[in-house]
Amino acid sequence: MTTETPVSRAARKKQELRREIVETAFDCFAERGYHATGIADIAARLGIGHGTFYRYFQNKRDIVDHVITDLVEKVVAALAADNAPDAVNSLAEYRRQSARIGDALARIFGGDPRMARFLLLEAAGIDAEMRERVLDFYETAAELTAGYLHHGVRLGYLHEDLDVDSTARAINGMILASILSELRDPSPERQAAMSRAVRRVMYDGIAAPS
Amino acid sequence: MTTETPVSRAARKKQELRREIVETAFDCFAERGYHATGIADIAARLGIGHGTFYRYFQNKRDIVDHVITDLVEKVVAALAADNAPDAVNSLAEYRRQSARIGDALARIFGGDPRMARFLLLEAAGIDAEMRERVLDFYETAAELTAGYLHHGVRLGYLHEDLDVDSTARAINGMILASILSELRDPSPERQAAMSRAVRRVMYDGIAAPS
Amino acid sequence: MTTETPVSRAARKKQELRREIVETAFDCFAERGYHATGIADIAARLGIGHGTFYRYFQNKRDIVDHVITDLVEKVVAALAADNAPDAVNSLAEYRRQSARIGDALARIFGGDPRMARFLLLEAAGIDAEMRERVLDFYETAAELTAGYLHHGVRLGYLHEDLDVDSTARAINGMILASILSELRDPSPERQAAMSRAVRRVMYDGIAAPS
Amino acid sequence: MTTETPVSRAARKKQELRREIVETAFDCFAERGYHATGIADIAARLGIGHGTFYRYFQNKRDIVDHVITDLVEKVVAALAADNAPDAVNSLAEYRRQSARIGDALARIFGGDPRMARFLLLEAAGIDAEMRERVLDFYETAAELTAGYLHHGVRLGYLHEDLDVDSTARAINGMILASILSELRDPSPERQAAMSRAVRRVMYDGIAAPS
DNA sequence: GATGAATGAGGGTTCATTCAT
DNA sequence: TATGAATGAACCCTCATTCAT
Repeated sequence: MTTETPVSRAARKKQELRREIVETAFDCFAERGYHATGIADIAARLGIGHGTFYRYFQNKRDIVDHVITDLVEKVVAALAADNAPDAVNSLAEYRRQSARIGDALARIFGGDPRMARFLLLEAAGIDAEMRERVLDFYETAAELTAGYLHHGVRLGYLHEDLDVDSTARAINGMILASILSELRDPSPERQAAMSRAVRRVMYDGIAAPS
Repeated sequence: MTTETPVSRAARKKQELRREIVETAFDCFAERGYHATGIADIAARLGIGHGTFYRYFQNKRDIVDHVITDLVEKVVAALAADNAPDAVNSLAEYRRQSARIGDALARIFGGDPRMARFLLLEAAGIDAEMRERVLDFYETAAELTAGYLHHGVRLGYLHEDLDVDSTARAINGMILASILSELRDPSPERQAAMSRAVRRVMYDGIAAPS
Repeated sequence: MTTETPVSRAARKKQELRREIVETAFDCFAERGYHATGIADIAARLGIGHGTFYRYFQNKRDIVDHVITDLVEKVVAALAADNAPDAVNSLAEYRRQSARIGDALARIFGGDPRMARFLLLEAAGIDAEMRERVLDFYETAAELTAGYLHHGVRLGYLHEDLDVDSTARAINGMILASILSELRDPSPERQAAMSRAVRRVMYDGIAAPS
Repeated sequence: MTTETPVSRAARKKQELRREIVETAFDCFAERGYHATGIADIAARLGIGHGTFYRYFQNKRDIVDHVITDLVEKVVAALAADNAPDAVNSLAEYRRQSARIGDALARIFGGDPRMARFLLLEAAGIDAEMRERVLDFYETAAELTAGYLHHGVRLGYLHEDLDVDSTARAINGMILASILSELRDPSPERQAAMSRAVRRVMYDGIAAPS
């Protein structure tokens, strides 16, 4: 028997449209690029007047900020789910966890190549501020990864003298390379191969056993 | 006593201006971004009429292609110099070679952060075609790196069952991360730390010795 | 024990809001100008929905007409009060009366410089129709002044061959100049000086006694 | 045998178009008002592309500033011509001079009623800055008139205790009234009557000889 | 009656490109 | 060959007005 006041219903509808605009804007930006997309394109695809757009977002620059926020949140949420750094007690468990994380990333970025294209390739070219946001994102990701490494060092299953911060960046670089490679060859085989290679390098390096 | 016909002198001058335009275009693109840069800006900075620009390049899109070509060539040239894959015969030599390559990259990208900013962050956002060119560049770089790995596998100082292609991408990802991290913190210390971390992961991985 | 039907009470409230809208519209127009003021600004300042505005006035153009009507009425009312043209019987009395009228004008326009700004400077620029209304206002004022002059001529304390109509306009021009000068320098001293100068020119002219 | 370099010819043509744009802008503003006039209207009437407009003026606000400057200059030039304040030595000469000035004003404003309409009625409503410019113009005019009065006081043909500054404003107010009255009734008779009335008030006042 | 969400006409402005000189 | 004046497509954004709730 959940009743709803007319006011809250209207508010909900407003939120819904807001979300739809963000999603449609992402669609447009991903398809034709930020600069080639007009506000009118977004509005037309949604079937709303383009003046309506401006009731929900300040201007074109505003919407792309929200699109990016959305994407970053999705990525971070997917990574954080069931993957607490301190839920791991051994190298074997860490291997399993990193495989899970790799799967999650594959699911997110593999499921919609437009995400990687826009977040990792397009966005930084929008303007200087957005470039910094993208670099911020990399920074955040590095801190996340560093958390895992730190835990491993403390528990002794990772090199005790690991430069946690720099190594985290290096590992994230490999993950980035995976995602980028997927843009060219989205086949599951290639993805599996990349994933294996990354983990192999990550844990054991490339040097042959002496 | 090398003389030059007036014709060839004029041709040389034309080539010179062409090059100057490419360089100045890069300056502008790197400073304000591709979309925020007008043809008039480039021409004004060069002190030429902006109509003249169109005598050297088809259109705005044309010039950025040449700028990218220029940058890619510079990077590839710097990497190839004195670093033939088959000049190495042992892991120790490879370590030294990869250190040299790292230094070369640091010199190129560290010397002018605009290069990394434009080639790695801005360019892919220009349009779909340019995005593919950037991905091509990554691909070429992967092939380059794969050459080194292949040689190492053949000579036995790298894991014999290495997935050369995927591993090359992974390693390049770490290099990419190095360069990106430099954009945020260009201090030599951070760069040295990143370089060390990359090579450590690359050769030995992060796992503690069992 | 005056009772009021609900109907008339509602009607009275409507009239009250109507008046408030006109006043608030004047506030906005005077502060930011007609063109820079949006209906939403007026409504927001009143704390009503901007749709409500259209239940009281046809459109934006409609409200400014009412604002002007309001202002003109205020000015005319202030001038007419206790200043009947035929209440005067001599030059001395006319001098006193014109001083009183000057004071009344000073009170109205000096009390709120926005009135002069809007009615005398802004309004005529709104559109052709409003320009004519402003000129109508000047015309009405000229007729008013002419009434006083006519009376003076008839009673003999003003030049018998006075071109009443044209002279009325000329005098009103001096008054207009007074009000405009107040916009730049609202000090009482300047106003008093202007008032004295106007009356001196008006009665005696500037020529030195021969 | 005046030859002209191609450069200077082009420069002259540019100046010419610049002037034409100012004139056409004035035409449009005077006919339909500043706010109702679009840049496209001005360009279309001139038969040029509307982008061309922006090669000559920064923006819409810029052009109206030039239009006003133009008008003010025309008025000031017409007033200053052959009417130096110190060229007068007696009241009779001053009367003749002020008649000449009146004629000059009549020629300027009477010749093109749009000038008065735009400068005196429209302009001040454009925005706060323009309003101040119009008030500046009145101020300048007051100083001009004050110069004449000052001279008359010094030579003794005007009241020795004249408040020169305030009186100048008052007189200018009468002139303003003349010009405004012309907008409603442009007949030469009315203008002549106004002119006579102004001068009569100015020199002798309205009071009957005691 | 009151509201404010939706609308789209309209206008200012930019800038890549052309072409006559 | 170099130039820069001219052009107009394109686009962002505002805001008066309507109308369903």
